[in-house]
Amino acid sequence: MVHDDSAPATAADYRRSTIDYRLSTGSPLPRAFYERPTLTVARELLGQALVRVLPDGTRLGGIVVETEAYLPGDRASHAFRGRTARNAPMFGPPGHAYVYLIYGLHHCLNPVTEPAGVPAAVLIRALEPWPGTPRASGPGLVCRALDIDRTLDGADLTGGTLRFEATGLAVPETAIACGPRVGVAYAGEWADRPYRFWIRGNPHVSRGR
DNA sequence: CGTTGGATTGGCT
DNA sequence: GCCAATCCAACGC
Repeated sequence: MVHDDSAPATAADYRRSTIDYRLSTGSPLPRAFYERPTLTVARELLGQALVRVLPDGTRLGGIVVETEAYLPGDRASHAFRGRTARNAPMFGPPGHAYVYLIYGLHHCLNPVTEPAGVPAAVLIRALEPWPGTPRASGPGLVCRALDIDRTLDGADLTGGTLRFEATGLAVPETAIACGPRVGVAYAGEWADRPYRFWIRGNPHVSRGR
């Protein structure tokens, strides 16, 4: 079931870039946040902050406005054919990063979810960037904007230079839209499942395809 | 060991 | 709307 982006938004606040960039508690989301069903994590990451601290202390980041869930047994998931060197982080403990290179030139960031041993993750598809952070609408752009590459593959997201932080932003159910994931047409019946989530009407959500 | 194509983007038609 | 860029895992021989 696909919710229509044009439906009346009860939360008009989300129709513009009105999210206060100061929203961020500075405290990383705990591992328990990630150790839950992936669809729940994908929805609840909306409205949280993704923070990247560069070696020189620069603090880049933004509010998560678009995600995709990749579930255990999911034919669209990199882990579908079993564990490999590339997808190993997906099989590891939750709250770590799975960062991979796509099309030879773009990186994609995925917080690992579910208990260790259960391969699943959430693709971060778009952020509403803080002032000073470049636009990040699209999974490759998120990584470019925050200088994320495979040196961060496997990184612990509950501390360190790459982390998600609580904002206290309560994104109401009515402000969340969902639909099929982008670029997974090869995944048979899994392709149509509404595992992509975004903040309804937010201008930083990627166009998708 | 060679081939194929992807959880993408941006520039050109 | 179409396509090149460019790496590497997966799969077939």
